[in-house]
Amino acid sequence: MRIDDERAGVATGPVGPSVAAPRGRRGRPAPTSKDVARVAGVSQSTVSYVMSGKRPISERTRRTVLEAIDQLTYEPNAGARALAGHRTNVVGLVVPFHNPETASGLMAFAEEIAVTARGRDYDVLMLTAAEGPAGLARVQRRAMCDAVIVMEITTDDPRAAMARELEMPVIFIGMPGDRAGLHCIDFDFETGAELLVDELADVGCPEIAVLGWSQDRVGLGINYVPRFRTHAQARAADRGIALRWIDAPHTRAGVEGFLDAVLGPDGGPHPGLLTVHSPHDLGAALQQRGLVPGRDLDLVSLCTDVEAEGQPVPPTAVSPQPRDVSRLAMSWLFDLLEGDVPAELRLVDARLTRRGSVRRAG
Amino acid sequence: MRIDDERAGVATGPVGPSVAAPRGRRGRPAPTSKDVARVAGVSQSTVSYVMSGKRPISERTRRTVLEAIDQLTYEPNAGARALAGHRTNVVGLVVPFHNPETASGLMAFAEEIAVTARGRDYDVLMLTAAEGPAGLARVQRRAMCDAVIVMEITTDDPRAAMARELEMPVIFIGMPGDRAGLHCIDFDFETGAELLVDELADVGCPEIAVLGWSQDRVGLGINYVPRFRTHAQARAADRGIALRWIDAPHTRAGVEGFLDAVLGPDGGPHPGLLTVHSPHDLGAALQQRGLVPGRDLDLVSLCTDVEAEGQPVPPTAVSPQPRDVSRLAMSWLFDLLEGDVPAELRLVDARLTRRGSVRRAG
DNA sequence: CATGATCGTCGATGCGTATCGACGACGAAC
DNA sequence: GTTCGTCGTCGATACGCATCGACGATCATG
Repeated sequence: MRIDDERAGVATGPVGPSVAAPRGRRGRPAPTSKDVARVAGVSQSTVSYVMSGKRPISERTRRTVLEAIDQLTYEPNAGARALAGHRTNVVGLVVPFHNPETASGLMAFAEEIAVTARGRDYDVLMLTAAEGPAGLARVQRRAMCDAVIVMEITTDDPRAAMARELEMPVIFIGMPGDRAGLHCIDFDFETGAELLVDELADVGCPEIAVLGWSQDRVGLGINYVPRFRTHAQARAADRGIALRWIDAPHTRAGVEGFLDAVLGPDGGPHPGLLTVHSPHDLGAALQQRGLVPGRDLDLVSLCTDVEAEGQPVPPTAVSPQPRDVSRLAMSWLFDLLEGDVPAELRLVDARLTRRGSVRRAG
Repeated sequence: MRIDDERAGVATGPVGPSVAAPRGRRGRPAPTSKDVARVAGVSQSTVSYVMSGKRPISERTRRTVLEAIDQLTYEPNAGARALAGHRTNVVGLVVPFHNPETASGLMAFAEEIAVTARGRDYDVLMLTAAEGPAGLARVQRRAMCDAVIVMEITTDDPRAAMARELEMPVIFIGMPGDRAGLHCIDFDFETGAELLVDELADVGCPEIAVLGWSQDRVGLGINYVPRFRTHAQARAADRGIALRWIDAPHTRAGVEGFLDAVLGPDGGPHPGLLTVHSPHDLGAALQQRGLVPGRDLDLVSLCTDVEAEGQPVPPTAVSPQPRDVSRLAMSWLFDLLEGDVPAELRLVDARLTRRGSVRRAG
């Protein structure tokens, strides 16, 4: 009663408690579940049960409470909820900020994760890879999130051991050498490598030249680098064709060096080209030499569909599907939050999309 | 006593409470400040005061407590801290996920913000621009962060009105049309435009051709787009030279169209070129036409130093300084968290770096 | 009409920390 | 040897929510 009167005394703006905000600069504090209970004429616990649905509530009470929530634009306090409920509704995302090359790929991952999270009323805490394993321990001990997603796993990743110790679900995008006890999800780079090699082998390329990753990147020990390479080489051997692998940055200078090294004499046959990034600079360098993929030589690439279709000559390619991988990671994560799911490796299927950069019969 | 005995009974691993974890899968719950107090032989409040320094503590007690903290690897529970202390030690970052073009720039912003935040024991909550103004209201009411940084502000940004209502500090990177009452920080695109135009005018270019932003981007209403353009045009007018502005994507097709439109006849004088992104594809297109910036024509660019130096012919450029802007934003943000600071606009100085893509005398 | 059983709601308690008031110890001033 | 002030510490409380046990009401069953 008294409080309702005070409430009425607040002349402007939406209804809300009228006591001064503790640290507010110009407003009233956010309404609490107690405020909602008062407005709805029920107890605070009833408000809580309406929101969680963990006990039966009559339709009439339910509606009254929901109306009060709506009227006050009530939102539960995150800290209090975490403290009492032992869950934060936050997932941590460890972002590898080094290497600006893959920035656009990372953004695709991050966006998909953020959007999927919001779809289930989760938020995303952005952690940097620079904190290493200690960062994982920290968010756990501080109870800042319910689960973590870690990207850009190296073969000998120190975070693997930490992940095994943690009491919260951890999902690795990528995989370390020893993945026992870990939940890993990754793109099927093995099959991707085979599809790309096959595509070139099928049209009779006598030789394949691969423009691989830059030395920096190889040095980081990212797991999929050797995985892709090993399988590409094995498949080429199976098909009985030579494969030349050259690691170089995909910059203008890098691709020129690569082409100088692998292109045959003018008029002679060229090897089939395979690039592990979008053939952006490579395409330009080829164009300058008067060579058009699909006409003068064969080119395939490991790059996203967006990247491929942005090229003057869109390459036949295998996409590492960043969005599919994130989506799958999140759906797995939510399963983990609801109950134990055995640790395993999940691979996202590799598929090849033909775009005419390879000279196929017919 | 009894509890200490239980503690001693835990045979393996670091010392910690031995009761079962509420949701733990295999471990003990994180130690609390009470545990620390018990180990140090002081009260819980003393532990709190040691950590915050808000009351004098004797050196002896201080050390005992710090040792206990260390021994238990104690970290304060974030939810409880937020609930009791009315501060979360989290800053929200609203990331504009659309447009993959600027992904690498965004990553630079985000990384700098994350690193700076961690330097003061803050974390970063990643919010998507898709939530719009409601997202800001949400994190405020849920008390999920102490302040927010919003990127990619449009001239008519609906988040401006919301920011004025919020009780927590909001920093805009960029600025809306009406910035009354808002804390805005931005790069000085106006001066940047003038520097670039001057550089071309100084070497006697009779005309300037600008490769602007893609239509998509212009349509978004990002504030710096018209700001840059207006000032470039005004400066050119002041200098008495013609300026031709063409908006097009900086793809291969886009730059070809641009060059077709603006390049003079072979052998004739070429206009000075100004690009608002790194001249990546433009450089390739020029090279193909046998034109080298700094030899056959003059080229300046609005792009980061990293982008510039990755080019075959690094362009003389003005960098929008993403890292400086983020760093400044964070330092301002921390000031705001400690006390009121008047709303204003802060501009990061524009500077031109010469790299030889302009034919200067001498 | 007595007896359970189920449904819907309430009051009380705990989560882990920050903070306030209180209080003992100790030194300085008288 | 009192008295006052400061320093260092403690106990108690509040923060906002989730959850547990209890309890009155309603309804079907015997």
